[in-house]
Amino acid sequence: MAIARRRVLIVEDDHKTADIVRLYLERDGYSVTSAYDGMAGLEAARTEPPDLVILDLLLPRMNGLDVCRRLRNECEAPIIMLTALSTEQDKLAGLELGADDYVTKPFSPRELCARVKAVLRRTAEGNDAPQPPLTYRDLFLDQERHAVTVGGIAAHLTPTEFQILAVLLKEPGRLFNRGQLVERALGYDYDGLDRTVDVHIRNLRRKIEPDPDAPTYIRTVYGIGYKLGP
Amino acid sequence: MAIARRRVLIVEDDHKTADIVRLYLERDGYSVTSAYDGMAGLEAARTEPPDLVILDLLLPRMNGLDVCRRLRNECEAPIIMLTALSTEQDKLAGLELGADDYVTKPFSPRELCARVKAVLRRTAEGNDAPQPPLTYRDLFLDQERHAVTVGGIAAHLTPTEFQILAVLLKEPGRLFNRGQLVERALGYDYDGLDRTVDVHIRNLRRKIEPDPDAPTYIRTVYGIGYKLGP
DNA sequence: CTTCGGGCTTAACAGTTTCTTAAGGGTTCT
DNA sequence: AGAACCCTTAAGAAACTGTTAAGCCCGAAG
Repeated sequence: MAIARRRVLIVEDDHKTADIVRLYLERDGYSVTSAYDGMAGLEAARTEPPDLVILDLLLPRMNGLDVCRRLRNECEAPIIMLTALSTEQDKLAGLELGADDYVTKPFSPRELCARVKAVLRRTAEGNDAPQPPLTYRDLFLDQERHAVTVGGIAAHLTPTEFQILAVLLKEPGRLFNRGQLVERALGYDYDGLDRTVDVHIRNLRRKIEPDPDAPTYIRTVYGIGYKLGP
Repeated sequence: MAIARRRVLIVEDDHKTADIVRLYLERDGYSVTSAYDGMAGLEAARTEPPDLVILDLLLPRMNGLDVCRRLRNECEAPIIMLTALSTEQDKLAGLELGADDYVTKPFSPRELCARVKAVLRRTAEGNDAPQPPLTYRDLFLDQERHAVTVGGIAAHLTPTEFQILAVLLKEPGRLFNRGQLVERALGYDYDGLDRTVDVHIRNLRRKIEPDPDAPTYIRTVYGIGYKLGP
């Protein structure tokens, strides 16, 4: 699994429209949540922070612009406005509130998908801060180069192993239970067993521990999970 | 030593739009000056030479195209045209006068920021001292001549192959996923499949790898993307 | 105007790597 | 000792890449 699927939240009172959009987005590999009024939209954004929000302007129970404003305060996700209104006024109002793009109805689902993709790419590119390599004792992990060495010797890790090690390495000594590891390394929408982590840990140990039977880097904490170091 | 902040000049008669743009650009770390008509724009460009100009086409006191023409004569700064007009005609007129990019209203501020960034990146490369050729081991790539040699032997690359290789060569060892490669080599508004990169990589390997079946220059990182060298 | 050719994109398939699952055996805790 | 938990293994499932070839677009040539 390369990268966790992006989560898109649709806030749109017309179920039919919402369903069509969902269909297209899911076909493009996104994980989609729908909300059918403004309040529900905010609610959903809180419980499951999305990577992007598609927001209808005309909503029951709370105006789209208000939702937009509050979303802006509460989460980082970019917003694509969706509406039948199409005057310059409305567009400006939306953009001013921080919408990242604006699509007027009727729209083509494919166009919307294209915009979703474009917006996500733009915002992803924004945070290209150089990530410093992580180290712990003899362990060295460079996220930018996707390279791991143990005492100077390169180790070939699979994507999942790499992710898990990175998570542990970011907070040496911190204890993670399996759920936390799964969520951070495999993505929030992973739907497998926690126990899978065990296998990855084992494979990791085989690759980075001098003696996999007496691990010194990745410790097991009985009944809880794993941590790096003492 | 911190690099001086880039200076952006906005020439736009609608204060509201200008303010929004300023907001976003400043958040991205630019130093922003606003001018609200053509004359003022030229004035500002003279007193405080900007690194980039965002120029509305419809302006009081002097047409945007005229401003563009005169700016071109007086300073080096690249220009991004901003306008409600969107016919192919207008676009061509703008680009012919030396605009470096063209955004039609209504536009998303984030998109504009992305374009600003892209244009600055492009021109920073073009304007500065003659760009040193890129090399890695036996690879030699001259961006000005658009020439590539491997161990002294010329390789005939297509434009896309050339771009991809250049991107990789600028940061040897750094891992790029397909999206990043697409964005840097084909442009951020590309709307095709990421997997197209695979084909280009394959063609590249066929041209520059001694043994394309055991690549030594362009490495595949399973589940993520590609990188140059170890 | 038509044809030709290069280059880009897409789709499909095969081959490979990686992930997940389940089960048995070992270990730790109470 | 009993119960809960962890490790190991191996096989099937899933995901990913390499490769090929066909179609499309565009500009150049006839």
